[in-house]
Amino acid sequence: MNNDVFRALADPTRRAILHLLGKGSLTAGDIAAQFPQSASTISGHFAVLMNAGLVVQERQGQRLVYHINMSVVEDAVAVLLSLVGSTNGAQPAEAKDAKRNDDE
Amino acid sequence: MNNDVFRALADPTRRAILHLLGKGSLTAGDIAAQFPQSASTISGHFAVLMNAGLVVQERQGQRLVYHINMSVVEDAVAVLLSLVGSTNGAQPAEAKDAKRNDDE
DNA sequence: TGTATATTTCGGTATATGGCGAAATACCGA
DNA sequence: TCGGTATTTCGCCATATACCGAAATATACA
Repeated sequence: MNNDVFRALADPTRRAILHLLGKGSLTAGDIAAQFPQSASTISGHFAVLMNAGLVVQERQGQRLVYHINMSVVEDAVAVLLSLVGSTNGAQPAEAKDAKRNDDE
Repeated sequence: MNNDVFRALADPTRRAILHLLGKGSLTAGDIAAQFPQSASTISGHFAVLMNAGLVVQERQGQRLVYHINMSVVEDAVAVLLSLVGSTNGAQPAEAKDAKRNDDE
């Protein structure tokens, strides 16, 4: 389900990986080199991203090249927009400047 | 940060809550009534959604009415789109019909 | 075939998460 | 102020997740 997609997107390292791949495909090693975690940990993140369909891997000799699968990201966007979809502006006055612990 | 937003979105129950709120604001009780989990569990989900800024609560007498905060959902959409942003179509041939364990 | 390189898989650990019921809190109406 | 309704907060437990280093696998090349 697309639940796997949202779960995959929940981790900041995985979003960072997607961000890199959004700029161009890269090998597992090149990606891993940009993060403080061990290669095995990053490999685990690849597995989650693959399982969600967010990335695709392609072997090039000794190395594995990862590519982003844009359509799946776009599907997630569509789901989010559909949440908001049915117009409901009925926010109370306080909602304008509502407490956004968000930025912590 | 917006990490809280993506984590909040990772849970299917919370997305379902947002889906309901997208159609109109509801009281905590009315929402809880639509899920199999206990009221306290659903309340926990509200706390996560609030902390992410995805919803806002307003007291109306004995009850708490929850409202969706559309702008935060839209911010998340923007982040996702920015991941894909920088055009990179360089998918290998196999990517077309790539294995999407997604739909399990 | 044997060695080096790239990457994943495995086993383990610590922490986070989602679930529950019971108790606490907030508000209403008598 | 007291009892009732609505909702959250508080332990508590089970499972999931992120992380690591070591071992296994895959490919290249001499």
